[in-house]
Amino acid sequence: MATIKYYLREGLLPPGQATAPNQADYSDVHVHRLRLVRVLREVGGLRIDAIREVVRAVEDPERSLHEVLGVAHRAISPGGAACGPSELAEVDELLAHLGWEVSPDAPDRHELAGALASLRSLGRDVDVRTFLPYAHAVEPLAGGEVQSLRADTPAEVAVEHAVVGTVVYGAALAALRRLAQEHHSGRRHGRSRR
Amino acid sequence: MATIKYYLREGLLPPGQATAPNQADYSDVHVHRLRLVRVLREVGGLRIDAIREVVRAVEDPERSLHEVLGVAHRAISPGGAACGPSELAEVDELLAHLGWEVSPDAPDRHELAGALASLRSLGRDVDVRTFLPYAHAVEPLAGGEVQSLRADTPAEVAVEHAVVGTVVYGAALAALRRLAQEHHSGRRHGRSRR
DNA sequence: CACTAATAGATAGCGATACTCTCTATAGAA
DNA sequence: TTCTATAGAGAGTATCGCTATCTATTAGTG
Repeated sequence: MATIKYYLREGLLPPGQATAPNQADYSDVHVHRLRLVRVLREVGGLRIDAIREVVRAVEDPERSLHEVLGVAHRAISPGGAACGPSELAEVDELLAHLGWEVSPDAPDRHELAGALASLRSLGRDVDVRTFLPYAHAVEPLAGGEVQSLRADTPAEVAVEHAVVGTVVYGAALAALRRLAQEHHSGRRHGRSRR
Repeated sequence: MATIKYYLREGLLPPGQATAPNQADYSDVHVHRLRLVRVLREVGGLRIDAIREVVRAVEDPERSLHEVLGVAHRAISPGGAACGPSELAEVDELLAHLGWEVSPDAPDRHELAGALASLRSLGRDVDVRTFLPYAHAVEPLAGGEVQSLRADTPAEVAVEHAVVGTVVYGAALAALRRLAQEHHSGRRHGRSRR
């Protein structure tokens, strides 16, 4: 309840239709928006200002689906790890090899380069090509997700669909990977010490 | 610098070999550990107390590889979203269908069920089977990662390998998926408004 | 119509987290 | 000797995401 007021103040929820100085009507659009905010916060772990960016984009009818997806990606990408210019070049090389065309200011390029740099800083001699199987694994998934965004659906619906898909299926994918790891790990290293 | 002192205080780094009341020697083991902590923090986004759990597990020679992986999973899983018992049952059904055997207290079961519940709270009529392609996509990746953990390597090396792999490749996978999304999105919805 | 409980809107406060700064005593360098 | 640097410990700080309080008004109940 106090949280809802806070969200209203922060511009995550649109103000209700004011019927009196101390009364406002909230439709089911509002409660849906609240659910969206909660999902982005709890499942996606997005920060309040990132969520604000996302809902602004969702509300803006002038934005293309592609642009809104970019906003969502920017909001999700933590962008924590530093990377040298060489790693970034290697990532671009990988993307070129895959034939993936992405915006030059996509934060995920840095994210991926940061992962590469991190592995190397810990003494691992990894090539960018180590990521190839990962790229091939997610490519059809991403393709399917984008394909499911039919252009003939109402703008707001499609845009929310894109954002939610990115965030929620991302969380699901990460969880599934860890579950698969645990399954395989249990089979291999199950009861044995070391 | 001040951060290193803080990490020492928090038990993320082992104290240096004290040579005098105001002097201590730090070996390359220490700087490697520091790099590990920074990677877990920046790339993995782990919290300080979660990192402490992880390094404790890494240091403990009594832990099996499988156990340490469990600690890492517990540290990573945000565990934010709530899920009803029905979603959890559906997730278990999915895991049974896949033949994946995981610990009953694996937090990722709840994570996945939370994703499912979130989609439904936003009005989507999704079945657990929606996640099947995702499971099939990550299964070989997770298998490869676990397989790369040779049991004949020194304990500390293997254990760190497991933790770093889970965290860093997880970040890389998420970034790659978003890059793939952007690529596909650009092809389909590129310049068109809506 | 009176009275109670609730609500909008605004402001201030709180608890957790991850640092960052200061202080003191001592040690190595010039 | 003097100047700078460091270990160790404690207090202080910035940010984030709420949460509690306060005031004016108003809907609902008897």
